[in-house]
Formats: sequence, structure tokens, C-alpha cells
Amino acid sequence: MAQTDTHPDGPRFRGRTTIRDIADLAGVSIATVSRVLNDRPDVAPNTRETVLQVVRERGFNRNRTARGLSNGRTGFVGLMLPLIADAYFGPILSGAAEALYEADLRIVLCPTLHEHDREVSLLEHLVSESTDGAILMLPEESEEELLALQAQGYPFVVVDPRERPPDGIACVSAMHASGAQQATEHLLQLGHRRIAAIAGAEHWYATEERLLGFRAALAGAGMFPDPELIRFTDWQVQRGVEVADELLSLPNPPTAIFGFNDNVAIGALNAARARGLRVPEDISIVGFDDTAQAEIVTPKLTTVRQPLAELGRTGVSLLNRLIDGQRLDALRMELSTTLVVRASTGPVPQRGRNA
Amino acid sequence: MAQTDTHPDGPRFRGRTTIRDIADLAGVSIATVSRVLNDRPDVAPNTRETVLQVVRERGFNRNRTARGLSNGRTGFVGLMLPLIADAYFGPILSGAAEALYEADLRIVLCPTLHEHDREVSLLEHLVSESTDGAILMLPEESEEELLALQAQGYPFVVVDPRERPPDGIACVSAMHASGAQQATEHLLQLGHRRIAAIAGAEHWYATEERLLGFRAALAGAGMFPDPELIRFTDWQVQRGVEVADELLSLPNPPTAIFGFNDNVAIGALNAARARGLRVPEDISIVGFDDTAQAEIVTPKLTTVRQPLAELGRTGVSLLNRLIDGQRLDALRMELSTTLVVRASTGPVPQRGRNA
DNA sequence: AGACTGCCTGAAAGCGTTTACAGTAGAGGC
DNA sequence: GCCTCTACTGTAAACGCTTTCAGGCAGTCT
Repeated sequence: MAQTDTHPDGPRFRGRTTIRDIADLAGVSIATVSRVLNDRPDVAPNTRETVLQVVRERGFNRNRTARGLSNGRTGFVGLMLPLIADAYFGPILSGAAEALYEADLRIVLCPTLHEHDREVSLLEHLVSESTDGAILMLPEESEEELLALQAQGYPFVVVDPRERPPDGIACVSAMHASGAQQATEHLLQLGHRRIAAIAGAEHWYATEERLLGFRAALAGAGMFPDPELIRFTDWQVQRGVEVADELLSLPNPPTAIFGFNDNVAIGALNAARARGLRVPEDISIVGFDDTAQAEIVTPKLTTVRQPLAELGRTGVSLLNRLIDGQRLDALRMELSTTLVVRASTGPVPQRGRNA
Repeated sequence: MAQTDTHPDGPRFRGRTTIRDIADLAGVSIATVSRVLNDRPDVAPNTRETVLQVVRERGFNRNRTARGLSNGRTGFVGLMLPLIADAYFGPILSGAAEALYEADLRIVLCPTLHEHDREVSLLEHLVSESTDGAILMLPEESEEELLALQAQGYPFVVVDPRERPPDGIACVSAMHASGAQQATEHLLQLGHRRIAAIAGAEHWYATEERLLGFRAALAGAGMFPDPELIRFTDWQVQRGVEVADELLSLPNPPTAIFGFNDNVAIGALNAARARGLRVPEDISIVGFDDTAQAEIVTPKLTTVRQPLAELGRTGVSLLNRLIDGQRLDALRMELSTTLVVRASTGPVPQRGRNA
């Protein structure tokens, strides 16, 4: 009816309802409909109501693509991460995805498989293609590359930086040092004095910070760490097993091991078990991250909880602000970590353990 | 130079390079540039080369959004799944994401958190908003809802259907029955005769099919399953523990347990250990799925491997064909499963186990 | 009464592509 | 030398929305 009236070319059935159809039905111009839809203040209440009425009736939804073309924003955000199916990155991704969905942004998912080249090319894609910005998780990019990217004016946020993050780049991480300190103090309180650290990869930000916290806790108890008891790894279970094995073979082995992530802690668990040691009776083990695996292994792992999903969400909220052109005051955010005590830690064994 | 020549309004610095800039630089019309970019045959070789030259020089990339507006396709595909950070869905998502990236499609990630309402509303969003199609993993949707969606002409593929998939709907799953049969035969070969099944949720497609395979294997050995030894669960670890505990408390307990996913198998592992039973010496346990957890628990879990990533990839390739308007011959695809023997299964204990 | 002010509204110009259609130039046929 | 045909190229109209700009119309102030 109104349709054919206003459109001499007959009823318009060319695909989906458009803003023009709504305008016709409501007897206003498309500009007005657009204004209503964008919650602009300069529309008469009556008009607004009429338009909304029609919109509801027809179940109208604006075309995202057209919107994007018109207002310059694409509504898409790149999400670069090493792996999707991963106990550590999964929850971060999940948090980010949720927040992006709420912010009405869509995702361009880019798994890099830890390959620097692939990451660089993906990143170029993201920039040159139409994304409004990106979240980079544990990026391989060097400080220079990141700064160069920023110089281009492309908005991005680093979540869980690999290296100590350069000034001026928006960055979200967990309180590594504080978490490590809590974990270590927990062991100290249980009476442990010979505490080993199975650290992550050398020079990584997370490794260095956690080491800092580890040392701080020891210092607080008036102790210096035995260099022999600190070992670096690639964060993987296998290396955890190997390194733990070395540690337990020492003439004066540790009574507790602090793994800098759950992987290596689980490795240590396995190594201890392989030697017939009981956990936590003979040796205590702490992890870091609190991934789903910590709950699955036996005994359940005492570990430092990183708010992984929250890291993702926070990253998104920073990115949103960057995209909106707000210059941020706090470019660096650190989320708190908490110790989760489970079953892999206990009082130091009285004496005469059989190494 | 060429820029200011052709544009009296001064050098154009309004954002990114457009097809028009390329046209000016190459001294042709935008239509020609578009033709070159789309590999249309009706362009003179010289012209084509000139344009490509300029495109390369400027590192030009067409604006996706504008393209979408113009040609009707959005280049976006919905990915609906219960959970992102999950040992089971993670790998499927990962495979799908990879395939989508290769097909130059972008993702709209929709975690439903297993909530039917949320799923319905997300799905409406996907359809009414601009996605070209969707992959639905383990959808909550009923058969009717799915058929209705299809009747709307919206292209979608179901990956890992919850219920027996209706005819006419594109659908990818694993060979549940065959996998279950292999697992059961493995136990039979080890001499087990009292084999319990900790099944998944009743009426689920996966549960029914696996049950089929389980029974088939027993039948092959001339046995009927003892109904007492088949229990349904919600697929979660906790229920696995409880149910396994019940089974192990029976007057005549099983010597082997087949968990219909890794979760319940791990639950059984824990339940057995809690009773002081050794795995696999006192009792054998098999899982299903081969998630990352199967490698982490002690002992490592013998389990049926589902090609999870491949499920995702296959789903995408089906969807691509649907979007291209090809009517598919094989709407239903089943990917093969294989038994992975690890350390949680062994020969049946000789006699006189202490239940 | 006339000028002004604010509030609403509509027309129209983009946004960057694709593509239908129209046009041109050169080649070949007569 | 003219016509037709082919091969290529350009013009311009979408695609569906946002937003600027220019009114129109009441009401207000002098």
C-alpha cells in the first residue's frame, strides 16, 4: 500500500528491508530514520515513536556494510594470537570475543602459529585491509616493529607482551611479580627453604617479572636464591620434565619447585612421580596461570591465577578507547593475580627425604 | 605529481589509497582498474600491466566494505559454538578459522554458552545482519528450527550435530560408531569381558552412535551388554567421577570402562585412583575425542581420536559451496576416527581383584 | 508587526566498489 | 571509402547508509 504509493516502480522486493522502506512506511525521509536509529537528539518525540514502531514491526536491522562504508569505521577488529586451541590463549580469546561482541565489533581471527613471518604478513593484511584496530596477544613483533606500526596511526593493544613493553604502547598484562611473590611466600610459609624455579624463556617479560617476585619473596625471608636452582625453559611440559629431573638429581635437591607456568609445573609433577616421589608429601609444586589443566592433573595444582578472560576484555576496552581517538592516560594496565591453593603443595618434609 | 595534475583540489590525503587514485596514477578509469583487479578478460594486456604496476607500487588493497556493499556479499561468516576456551571446541574452531582465513572470509564469533535463547537471538542477528552464512557447532536448535532457518534460504552447516541430523541439512560429524567399536574391540582383545560404558547425554546423536558401536563390538564377541554397566552423564568430569564410583561399587564391577568422552574417562580415572585402584593394572579406561587433556593426565589416556580441526575445515568447505549456490550431493559427511592407544589400558587382571 | 531564534525535517552529497551500458578506434570486408 | 564488427574503455548508476546544509515553521522578543 504505502509501498506502491510512494514507489511507482512497484512493490520493492529486492532483498532485505532498507532504511528507505522504513522511511516510506513511516512517511518521513531516510535522513530522519537514520537519525532515529542513531539516537540523535534532534528528532521530535512523535516522529521518533512512529519510526521506531515501523522498525519494530518489520524487524528492521541496518546493513552493517553500508554503515561501514558511510561512516568510515569497518566494525572489525583483528585478533592476532599464536594459537586458538590452547589452554592459555583460549580463555583470553574468549574474554576478548565476548567484549567485542558486546561492543558490536566483529572479529578477524589471525592465528600466527608462533611464526614471526606469518605474523608480520597477517598484520599488514589487518592494517591495509579494513580493520579498525587490533589486539596482539604475545606478539612476536620487536619493539621497533611495534613502534613503527604505531607511527602509522594504526590503533592496537598488546595483551601479554613478550618483551618488556615499550613506552607509549597500550599494553595489558598480569601482575607477574606479585603473583610470583605470593606463590613463593606460600612455599616459605610451609617451611620450604630450598625452592627451585623452573622459569620460562629467558628475557621474556613474564619470566623476568616472575623472577623478580620470586627473588623478592626470598629476600623477604632473608634468603638469596641459589643460582643452581633457577632454570630456564621454553614453557613446555617436556622441558619441565627434563629440568625438574635435573633439579631432583642434585646432591641437595629442592623441597619445592615453582614452575613459571602450569605446563612446566605439570612437567615437574610428572618428573617427581616418575622418581617415586609423592606430591605434596615429598615435594611441593606450584604453577602459574591457572589454566584448565591445573584442575585436571593429580594432585590438583596449586597455582597463581591469571585473570585470562579479563586480560582479553581489558584489551578490548583499551582498544575501543584508542579507536575512538581518546588519548589514554594509563597506557599500561596490570591485572592482579591471586594464588589458588590446591593439593600440590604441603609442609616441608621433616628430614631425610630420599632424593 | 600525477596526483596534483589530475586533482585540482590538491593532493588527496583523505585516508587510504582508493581505486580512484590508482586509476589516476595509471591514467585509466576506475572501471578499468576494477576490471583488472577482478581478473576480467576484457582488458588490453598493456593496460592490465600498467595498472598492476601501479597497484604493486602503492601496495593497494581494495576496501572490503565497499566491495561488500557493491556486490552483495559481505565476506563474513558466523561461527556459533557453545564455548571458545574448551579442549573440545577449541580445535574445531581453530580448524575452521584457518580454512576461513584461507578462503578470504572473516569470522563473526558467537559463543552461546550453551544457552538456547542466546543462540536463537545470535542466530537471528547473523541472518538479519550481514553474514553470508554460518557454521553451527553442536547447535541447541531443534530440527524444526533448523529446517525453518534453511527455508529462509540462509546457508549454514552443522558441525557435530547434537541430535540426529535432519535430512537435507548440511552436516559434518565424526564416525562415532566406528570409533566406539574400535575402542571396545581394543578392550575385548585385552581380554576384558565386563566392560562398562559411561555414555554422554541421553538422546544425543554422539551418544547413540557410540552406543551403537559399543554394542556392535560386544555383539561381535558374542556378548550382550549388561544394562547395569551403561550409564548416561552430562559429559562432564564430575559426573564421570560419580558414575564410575557407582560402577566400581557394584558387586561384580567392570574390569574396563569406556568413557564416551575424555572428560568422563578422566573422571573415571580419578574415581579409580581414589579407590586405590591402579590404572591400567587393576582397571582399564578408554576415552573418546583425544583432546589435549588425554596427554596430560596420568596415566596418559587411551582414547578415540576425532579429527577436530578437520571437522572445522570440512564444515567451512561445505559452507563455501553452499554460499556459492552449489547444491551439494553429499550433504552429510562423516570423518573417520582412530583409536590412539596410550597407557590407560592393559590386559584384564588375572583374578581376585579387590573391588 | 517584524526580526530572530530554535527545533525539526528533507534533499543531496558522499563513502569505494562493481557493473550495465554506451561509446570509440582500429581492423577487416565489400 | 564506407560499413560492420570486435576489442577495449569510460560514464554513470547502483549498493544502503550517514551527515551536512539549507530550509520551514512556531514561538519569542522588541
